[in-house]
Amino acid sequence: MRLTRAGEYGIRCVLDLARHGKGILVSRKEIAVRTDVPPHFLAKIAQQLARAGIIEILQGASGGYRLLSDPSEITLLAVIEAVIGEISLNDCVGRPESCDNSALCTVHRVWNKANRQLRETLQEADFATLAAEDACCLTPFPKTDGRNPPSGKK
Amino acid sequence: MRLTRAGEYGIRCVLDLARHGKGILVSRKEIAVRTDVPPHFLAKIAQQLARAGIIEILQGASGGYRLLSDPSEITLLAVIEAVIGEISLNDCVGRPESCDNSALCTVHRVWNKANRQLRETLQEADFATLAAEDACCLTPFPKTDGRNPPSGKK
DNA sequence: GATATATAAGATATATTTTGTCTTATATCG
DNA sequence: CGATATAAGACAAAATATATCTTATATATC
Ligand code: SF4
Ligand code: SF4
Repeated sequence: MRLTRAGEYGIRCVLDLARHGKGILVSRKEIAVRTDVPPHFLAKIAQQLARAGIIEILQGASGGYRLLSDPSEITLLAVIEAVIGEISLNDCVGRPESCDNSALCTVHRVWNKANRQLRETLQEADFATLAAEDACCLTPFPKTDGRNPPSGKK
Repeated sequence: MRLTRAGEYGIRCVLDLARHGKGILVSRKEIAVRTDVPPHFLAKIAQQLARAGIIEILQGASGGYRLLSDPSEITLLAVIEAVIGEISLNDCVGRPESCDNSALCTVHRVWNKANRQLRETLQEADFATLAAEDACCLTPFPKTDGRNPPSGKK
């Protein structure tokens, strides 16, 4: 009952991008170093974020990732579920047919409620708010005027 | 982000015992069949429930398990955590020292809140209530007058 | 006490998931 | 074209979860 590493990494990645702002291109390597995520693992996670429409991936010599939406419109829930799939605290929450008893089961109802609550809480957290204060990155993001990516600095 | 099978099985076991009532002895085999849990796996789970003080295990020819408390005093949370350990939605919730940034991290605070909420919801569910209606067991518990265990019937 | 039965305890095996790396291909810049 | 960065997916390693098996111990009954 724990977020996977991949999920955590996905959050770090989006948070790093959110600090730069919507549309600002940041190289994978730069993100990987700053958030302490293995670069190739980040690549895989980024692809899931891209498929979910959260980021855009640019290939080529000066490629990288960038946010497609304003950080205020991206929720923690969206990022997590883009990476690890829809949250389901018990098997029978996501797949009621996996247990013959789910229609009658009182425990099942508790799980449904808990699951709904959890997803709501994660949905209330947007990345503009999360990025506003010091947060998440192991190596703190260097202060800039917020408009220019600290491009050269790898 | 999902309850383990062992956790689910633990719940089923306690629910089955709760239907019989506090102090009523039920054999492991009987519970295993009724709840569709591999008997040896159930044994291991039961040992954890016993260590947590939820059930008592009786050895010997007519041994089995029985609840130590009234079902109304046993919460879903207690049973789950007896089996899978304290719930911690992200690594840094249970072990803040696992991430250097947890003191400042805004994401960390969201996880803490979500974790607290989840545990509260699971704590509000007691087994007297859960067992009151049809629930959880794959093979419905046979109706009796509630005082005598359906002993012979294996 | 002997025997049968049921669980204890822990070793072991299997399966699944997670995590991370590596290789080859492709896109872009200069 | 050559250098560089990511894409995509195969592959490998590690961790975890699930299940079973074996030997030991406790209890009831005879
Ligand atoms: S970065 Fe924040 S959310 Fe992620 S592990 Fe560290 S404290 Fe927890
Ligand atoms: S018994 Fe109830 S809680 Fe358990 S898996 Fe089935 S529906 Fe879900």
